[in-house]
Amino acid sequence: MANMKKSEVLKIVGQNIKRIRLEKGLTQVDLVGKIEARIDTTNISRIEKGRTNATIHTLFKISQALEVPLSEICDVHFYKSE
Amino acid sequence: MANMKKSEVLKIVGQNIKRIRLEKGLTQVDLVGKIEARIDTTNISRIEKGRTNATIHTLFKISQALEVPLSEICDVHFYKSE
DNA sequence: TCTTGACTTGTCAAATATGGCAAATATGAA
DNA sequence: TTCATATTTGCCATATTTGACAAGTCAAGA
Repeated sequence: MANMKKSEVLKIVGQNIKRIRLEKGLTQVDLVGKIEARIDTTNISRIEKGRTNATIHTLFKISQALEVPLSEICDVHFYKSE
Repeated sequence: MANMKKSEVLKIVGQNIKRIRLEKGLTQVDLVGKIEARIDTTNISRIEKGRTNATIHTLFKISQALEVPLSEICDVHFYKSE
């Protein structure tokens, strides 16, 4: 997909996080409770909604709390130039 | 890996990018030339060296230019809590 | 209705990513 | 060495993420 908009990428990543979180039966509060570093539900919510362009380290912390590889959160399907 | 430091994650992501870029026979200048949005080698260098905690959208743009899935760039092996 | 829990949104300050340019530092070839 | 190319680094200004807290929304029950 040649021109995937920024907002689309962020939305897909956010949906991935939310989907995995729900599959694990976790609330946002549960999730932040599992993260060692400080993060609160404000940011989880913004990331899940695709309103924020999170840094890789923040996503990594989330992936650790969800016990999945970072690459699973970053599974954005359309990467080809055409 | 319980406590992977921020700097380690950034380094691995940066190494992934550099490795893929070299496999494709691209210089940093080639790479930025393939990116539609504005990016210059300053940032590529900083990201490849792990000196900057890039946002997911920046990494996505790089993955598009490299013609690999974002998840390949984000392949950080240690994700388990233990 | 009222309450509770889960999530969203607004605002703020501090930290930092980004883009841009210039200079410094490799690296390799002639 | 000299030259050219590639990469790294420093600095600056701007934009945005992040963390924090408060307030608002929403749904499900009692």
